[in-house]
Amino acid sequence: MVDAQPPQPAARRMSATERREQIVQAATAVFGARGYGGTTTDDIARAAGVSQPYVVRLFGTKEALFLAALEDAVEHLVVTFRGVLEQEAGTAPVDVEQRYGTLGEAYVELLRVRGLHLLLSQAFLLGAHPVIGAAARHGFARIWRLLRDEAGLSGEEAHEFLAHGMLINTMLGLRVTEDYGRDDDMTELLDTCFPTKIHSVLAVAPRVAEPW
Amino acid sequence: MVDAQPPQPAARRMSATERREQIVQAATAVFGARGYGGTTTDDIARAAGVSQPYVVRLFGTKEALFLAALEDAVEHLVVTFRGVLEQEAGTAPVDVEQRYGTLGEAYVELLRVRGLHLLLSQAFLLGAHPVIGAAARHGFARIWRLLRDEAGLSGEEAHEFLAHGMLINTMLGLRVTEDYGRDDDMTELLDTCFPTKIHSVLAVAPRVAEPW
DNA sequence: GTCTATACTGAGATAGAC
DNA sequence: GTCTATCTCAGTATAGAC
Repeated sequence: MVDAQPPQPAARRMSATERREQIVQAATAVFGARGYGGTTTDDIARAAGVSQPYVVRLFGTKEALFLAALEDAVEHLVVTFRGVLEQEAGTAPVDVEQRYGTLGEAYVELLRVRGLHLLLSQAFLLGAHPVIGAAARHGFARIWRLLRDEAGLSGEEAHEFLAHGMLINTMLGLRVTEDYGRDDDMTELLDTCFPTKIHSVLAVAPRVAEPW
Repeated sequence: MVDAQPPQPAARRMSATERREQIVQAATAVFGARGYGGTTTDDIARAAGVSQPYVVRLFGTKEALFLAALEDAVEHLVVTFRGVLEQEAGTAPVDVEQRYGTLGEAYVELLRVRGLHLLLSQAFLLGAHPVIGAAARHGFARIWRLLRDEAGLSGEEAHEFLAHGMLINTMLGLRVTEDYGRDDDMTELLDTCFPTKIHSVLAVAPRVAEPW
């Protein structure tokens, strides 16, 4: 019998804020992949490289941690979209159709933030939860308003935009990216969903350390 | 102090098949509302009016029960869509655009099956799960093929159809239906999502016995 | 066909040391 | 700022009676 595990290489001491960010990132990835109920504070602790009691210590409860991750994801999305809009405001005038496209690209680029899309979708399915549900509706409403008021999309356009976004999230959640090139149906579907960006999507397709 | 609970009105004895169906229905509603990890076999047992050990007895494991509910939901959807297609095949010829609309209406009608849409969405987010993930991809592929091969939609059309379906599911998951008429943004969004069917949607909007 | 009692495990949270 | 040890309850699953 060998000793269980040599003490981890003593993860560097950080400021509480740094750690919080790190843990929120881990939480986003894991909650996104397994859902709220399917995720353990210990899973997240591991993914962040800290002890389980410590993540509870920093956030109080698992629920509070989820809310923090949700807030963070929505904020990240909003900031990114605003960045796109401001940048366009600076250059030559663009029509709405074009802006719609740029926002879509930004949405795909956000795949680099591990778990962001899936965390949002997970939250959006939890509307019946007394606390998370309210936060999720609020976050969704922020996005809807951003599209309407700041991006200047019509109701119809915003509706279309969201619909495609939700289908993208579904593809990600299903992990059909793993079937690309192997299953003909799913390959076709992915090509239709991401006519131009398919390869960059595949490159950053979500993946989280296993063990269920 | 009164006695805890008078023995339930001795729920009638049923055939195993009847019970299975009843439990699958309950499972669909509860899993749909709380997700796989957030649902207890006991929640389902209660919703079905039987004891917790009995649902385990009938299905073996919680996972098996989820798979049964998923199977059932996909089957239900497929059968319903086929019904629509066959019915149209019998009458005057219809163009694809019209069929697209009929399928959409059928999808909304399926709201009467409590939890069906949400159970599917929950499953679709669990692609990383070794067992459920595979089943979810398989179910989704069935639907995609149905739209392409049996309904005769083009890749683009099927893509659009699914996108709108996923947004509908998101609205249901968020329970924004509860905000209809109270929150202006959400009211507008719902009106855009369900231009004609909004009231029938509200009438059968998902709702499951609370306690989280 | 269905229940009660219960064994067992996993996971959120707390106490307190370093 | 971060860990180890641990309490405690909830939840799946089993045994066995009716």
